[in-house]
Amino acid sequence: MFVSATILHADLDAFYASVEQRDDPALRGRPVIVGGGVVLAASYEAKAFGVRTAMSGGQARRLCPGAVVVPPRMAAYTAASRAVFAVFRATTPLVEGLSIDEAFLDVDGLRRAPARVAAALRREVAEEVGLPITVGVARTKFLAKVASGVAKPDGLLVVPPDGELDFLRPLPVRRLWGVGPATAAKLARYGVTTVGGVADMPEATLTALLGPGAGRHLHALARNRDPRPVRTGVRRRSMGAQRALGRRERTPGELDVIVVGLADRLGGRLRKARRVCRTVTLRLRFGDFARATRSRTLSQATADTAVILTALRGLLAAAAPMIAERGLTLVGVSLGDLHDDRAVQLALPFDQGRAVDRAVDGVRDRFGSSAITRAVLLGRDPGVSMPMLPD
DNA sequence: TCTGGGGTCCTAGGACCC
DNA sequence: TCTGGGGTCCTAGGACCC
Repeated sequence: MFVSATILHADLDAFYASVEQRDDPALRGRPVIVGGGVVLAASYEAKAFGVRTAMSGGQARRLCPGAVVVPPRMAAYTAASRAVFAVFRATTPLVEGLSIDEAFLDVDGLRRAPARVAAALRREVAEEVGLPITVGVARTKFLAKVASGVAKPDGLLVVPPDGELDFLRPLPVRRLWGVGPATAAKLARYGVTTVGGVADMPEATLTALLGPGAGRHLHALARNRDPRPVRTGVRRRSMGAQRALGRRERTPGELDVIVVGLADRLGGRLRKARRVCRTVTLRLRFGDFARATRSRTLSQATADTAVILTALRGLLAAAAPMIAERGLTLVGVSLGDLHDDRAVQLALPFDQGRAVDRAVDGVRDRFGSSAITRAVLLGRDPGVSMPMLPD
């Protein structure tokens, strides 16, 4: 089936660093690094010296001694992001945000040449928000994203429908969405380094190598099959916070204080977002960089800091021997299985399976397919718990 | 490259239920 | 009573992305 769609992938260039250069003219044209301990963002002037995101601050300064290092101003980046997304939404209502600085836009219904829409979008972001942005244009999400990556910085690239395979096949496998260092190494052992090489592998070989999910996904992308539509209204599925501890030993008391702080922060964010969580996860990283997670699913979703903290303390106590033995360097908390806090409980007789099905269908009809997050039988208790969105 | 902080999705085994 | 198949949930880990 031929799917007609024109998708833009809009991606702000060196986002945090560009905001800093916009707000302080003295930084323009100079190498700028955001974040001291670790590089959160580097301007293109700094990237020219080899500075990269996630690099340690010390190494970045060695590579580029002339760089100006500035502390992050998250509030400024959040405000800039909101302004940019407002420009996106003025272009089309079909906007799917991927992160603070990038989004897909479906501009198929606009009846204007996509290249002109993309050029106008870049101009408006520059004029109204004062930031450079790169836009990739293609028939599918994947091609649009690859196109923006190739066109960076401050660029625009259109992949015409009749030039897709020529564009795609010579690209290195790392350009495929979902191929990181581990997958690239596995493919290299088969002598496969390009997207075309992946496309020429039988799907069965790929799934045997990478598992059914990743195998099918890569096979489809490499053969230029990407039917995923631009989706609006995607909600976050988890919320987390973490803190690096460095090498210094922490007493159990100090560790508890840190965990209390993380739980408090997350509880506040959860309530502000009007969400509740059901799974609490403790993340640990040790001296040898090994990681471990310990999680606990609650019987009832909550946004109560005290409940979250109790679960965390239980997980922490269970992990205490591991921590004592290996030395903790990072502790994190993740709250998952998020629901809307207005979810209600609907009680139905225990043996009325069909009634439950009908009730679920009814709610989906009225509120959309995402309204029902979970429907469970409550053990011997004659009832059904069915969180849903009332309006 | 010696390491942040925020996320997403997939896999696999065991428990449990019908 | 035994056996099997199918499904969901929970937990832990892994890979990947910005």
